[in-house]
Amino acid sequence: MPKIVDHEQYRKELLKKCFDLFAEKGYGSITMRQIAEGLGVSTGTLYHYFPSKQSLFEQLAQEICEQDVSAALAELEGAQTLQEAMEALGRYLVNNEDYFVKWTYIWIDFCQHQETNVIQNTSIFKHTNKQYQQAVYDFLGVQDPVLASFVLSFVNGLILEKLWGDETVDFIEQCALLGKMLTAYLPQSSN
Amino acid sequence: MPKIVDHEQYRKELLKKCFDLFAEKGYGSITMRQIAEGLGVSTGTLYHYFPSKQSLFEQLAQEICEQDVSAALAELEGAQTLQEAMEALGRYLVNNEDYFVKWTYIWIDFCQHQETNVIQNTSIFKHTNKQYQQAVYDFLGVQDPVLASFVLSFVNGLILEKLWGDETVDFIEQCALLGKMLTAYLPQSSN
Amino acid sequence: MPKIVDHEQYRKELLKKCFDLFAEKGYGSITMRQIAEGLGVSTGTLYHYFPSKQSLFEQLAQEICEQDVSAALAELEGAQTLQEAMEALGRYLVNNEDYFVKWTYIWIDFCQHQETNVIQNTSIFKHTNKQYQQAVYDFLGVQDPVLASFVLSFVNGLILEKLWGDETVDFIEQCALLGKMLTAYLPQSSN
Amino acid sequence: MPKIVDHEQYRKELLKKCFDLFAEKGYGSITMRQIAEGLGVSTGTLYHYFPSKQSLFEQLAQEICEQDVSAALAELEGAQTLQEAMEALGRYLVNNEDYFVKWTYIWIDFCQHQETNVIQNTSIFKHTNKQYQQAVYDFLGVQDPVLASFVLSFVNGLILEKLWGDETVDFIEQCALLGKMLTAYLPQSSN
DNA sequence: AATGAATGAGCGTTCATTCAT
DNA sequence: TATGAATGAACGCTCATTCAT
Repeated sequence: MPKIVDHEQYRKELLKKCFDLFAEKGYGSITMRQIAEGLGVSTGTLYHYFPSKQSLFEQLAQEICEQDVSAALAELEGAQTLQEAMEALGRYLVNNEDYFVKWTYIWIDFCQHQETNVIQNTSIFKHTNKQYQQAVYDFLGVQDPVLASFVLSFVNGLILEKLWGDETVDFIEQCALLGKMLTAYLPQSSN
Repeated sequence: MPKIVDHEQYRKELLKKCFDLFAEKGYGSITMRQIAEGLGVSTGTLYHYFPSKQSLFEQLAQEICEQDVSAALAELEGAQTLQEAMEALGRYLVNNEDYFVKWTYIWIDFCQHQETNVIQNTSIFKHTNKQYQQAVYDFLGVQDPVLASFVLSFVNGLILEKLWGDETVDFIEQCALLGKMLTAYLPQSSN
Repeated sequence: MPKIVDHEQYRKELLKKCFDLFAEKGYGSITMRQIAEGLGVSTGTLYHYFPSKQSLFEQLAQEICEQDVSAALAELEGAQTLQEAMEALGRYLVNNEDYFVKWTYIWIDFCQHQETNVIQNTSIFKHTNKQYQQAVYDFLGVQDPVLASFVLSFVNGLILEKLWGDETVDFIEQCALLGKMLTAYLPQSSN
Repeated sequence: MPKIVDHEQYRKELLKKCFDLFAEKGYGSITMRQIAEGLGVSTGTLYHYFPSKQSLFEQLAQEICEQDVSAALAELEGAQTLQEAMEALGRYLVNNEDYFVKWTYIWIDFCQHQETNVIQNTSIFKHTNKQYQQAVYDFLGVQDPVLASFVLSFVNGLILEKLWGDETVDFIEQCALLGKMLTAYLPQSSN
């Protein structure tokens, strides 16, 4: 089945290149023509590999999410204390600020273009959400889902501030503060 | 004598009705025709009161922000301790969840439709941002801008989770947790 | 009939102010709202005095044409020779260049907005055309309609060049040349 | 392989058909929908070949001007005297009266729809203007720019008269008169 | 597999005109 | 007489998608 291998491989190549294209203009604003042009193919070819703009995005989201989670966990492991872990998280966010802001931007933009009540039903949405949550559980080493949600919300909120153009927010400072608060709240914890 | 219409008053009435219309579909997806239809007027009349879709939104944002801030501060005052304040915040968020989610949705959507570098320059954006920040300062009764940003990010992150359709996040639980963490972190504080 | 007098008088006042308004933007581009605003009245009032945009223009054209012709003849009379008359014409055109260019602009613009086959039937059009032609006859003191058409075409052509933004055309130079050519062609003539 | 269409060739075909469409209604009055309909394509297809209405016109103007100039010079060459040349010009104008009137009509209409101060800067305008002027120089065989402007203004004025619906102007008569005047004014000239 | 020409409903916006007051 | 709110068809233009080649 050499044909299929080529097809799949080419599809993934195209997918990777799509991230920056979406990031430049957002899901809603970039046109399929522009994506095709950016990929160096025709619109016909683009539709040969992806049945619709929405499907293209969902496949991209799947791909991104998988890479994201494993990369983050790899980079963040090794911290001995919660404080250290939070500081590592801060550095990680700062180092990849552009990436996270872009991705959050694209993701929100995609959501805007779905019917509100459809979001939850979209399998891609449920799926990636779970993956991110699981990653936070792993990172914290804590089973508490409330705490996990807390951290996830906090991180998303931080990125949202940046997305809104608030330059005064400092990821490192904020994560350090979170570390102190967590340490004060969970004195026994040593991650 | 023109038709008996108080231009300003009617404009504000239309503005109020616009909130739900924007909330239903988002800034980018709703059309001026749909807004006009929802208001029960013609597109011509809509443009008689508002020079453009963007201006309509900005006027709405201004109006909403002013109501928001004063309403929130009124409802949240009276807490004796940080923990109580956070519990009040949680209840306030729950009680107005729909409203906050909608408004955050609309607001983000509007931002997506601006040129990224234009957002910060837009006076409406700067203005409302400052108003919200000041409100958080007042609420916390703390001068620490890092702490204030922390709380603001956290709240925005919570709303964002809801916007994404995550039903597992519980505002009350989350705010209570924030209260405990703040109390642990600031043991001297009694707000 | 005091009412009618007031009405007529006010109508003429409005009419006069309209020239500059049309000249600023052209017949096709200026809106009735803008005209009303420029006149300091409401659109309703504007329509009270003029049944339509086209009618407003036609009344203006009538008014302008009458003023034009008498003013021009008054200013140009007194020349002893054809050469002198042409030099006077050149100075007259230069002195009123803005006015003629504007008026030609408005007039052409109005024609564009009529159905082509309607132009000739429009009484206003026929009427003003004849008035201008008669003025040229009077000015040249020559019965030759071919010569009269020649001069009229030439003058209109000059103004058209200016309208197109050709700064290299010099009315005085051109009229002097016309004078020399006419003198050479009609050696016996002394106007 | 795409559909069998030579993009450039088809574009030029569409362009040619556009002349009559513009001529029927003028630049400002014809709509892109009407042009598309007249061409037998959808608006989408029209925009596939031309990025905007203005660009469509400018491309048409370029094309027309080039054809015009070479055709005119070819037809007018061979006259032995100025008088003959002018008579040839008269016949040429008569033979193509419809065409010149239409083209002048379209061209003026286009100018009305540009900002006045933009006209001169528009490269298409400068370019075609120069081409027409050079053609007049060649035709007259005279270096005198004043004389050249004279003839150009006169011809434009003639066409303008026709555009205004003045049926009494006779191109042949007028050009013959111009020939006589030129001959009287430049007795030594034999073209 | 790959192309790009073609579609057409729909966008934000405009404006001459009408009419209730 | 005078007002200005109200209309709605029409404008230039866009873009996800289809399909003949």
